[in-house]
Amino acid sequence: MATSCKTGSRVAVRPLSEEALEMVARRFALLGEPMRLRLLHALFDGEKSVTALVKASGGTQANVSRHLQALAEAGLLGRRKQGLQVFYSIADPTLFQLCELVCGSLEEKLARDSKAFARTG
Amino acid sequence: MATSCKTGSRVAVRPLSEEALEMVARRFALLGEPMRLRLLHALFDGEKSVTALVKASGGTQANVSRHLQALAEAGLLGRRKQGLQVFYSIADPTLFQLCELVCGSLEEKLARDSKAFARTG
DNA sequence: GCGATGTATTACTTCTCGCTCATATAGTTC
DNA sequence: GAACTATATGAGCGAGAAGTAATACATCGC
Repeated sequence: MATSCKTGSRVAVRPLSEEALEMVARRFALLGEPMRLRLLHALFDGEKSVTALVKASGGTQANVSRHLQALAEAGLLGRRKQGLQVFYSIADPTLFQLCELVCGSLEEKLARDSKAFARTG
Repeated sequence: MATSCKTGSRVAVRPLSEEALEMVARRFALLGEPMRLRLLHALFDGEKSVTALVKASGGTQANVSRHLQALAEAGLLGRRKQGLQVFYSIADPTLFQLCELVCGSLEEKLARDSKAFARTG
């Protein structure tokens, strides 16, 4: 199966197969919608039912359900059916690290930008 | 400025402001297109000119230029103009870690899926 | 200045995707 | 089984983004 992207050190990066590349892109794209991020964020402190997520996110039931399904199909969320309700939960622990990485990077960038602005203005 | 998403331990997740959430989403969305990933991947082993990236990615010059600009505006790429050519380079080191995280997660998922398939089939 | 090369930009088309409304399905209660 | 609740799904609309072709802009060598 394809080549991986071991880039830990300064070693040469393996050529990503087109297939693998699209899988990576698809995963990032899944995280690229505010509504889905809202849902994931709401799930960061534990599993929740669809109804609870509808309330937490402020979206419509149909829309929330669709997004949850997309995230679950990608393996990012787990699905547990109990009676009438369906509970979703974070299934991929890397989501926490991904959020932390991006948030950290953005904070740094904002700090740099505001500093540069103060210096320039 | 907004709340950050410290989720390292099991501590409660701060509510992300709508503004911050959209910034995070935008960053993920930038990584959610195969062509942009191709460009980033090509840049993983050092800065390259636009022409070099056009060749490496197989895209048209106009399209590559646009994507590079988008990535640079987001602070992910650096831009260095030297004579006629413009050289782009990775400006955000978290890109390596992001790639590694996602690739690793995908590999795990694929391994699980294939194992499950073998067990089921 | 002129042609040539490298990069950016504009205008346009196409297509994906998120959203919503309405409806269908599943499960509970009586 | 009927009424009710929770979730999923189908169809259609509209916004936004990617791709392309043509052109503009910048910089070099002569």
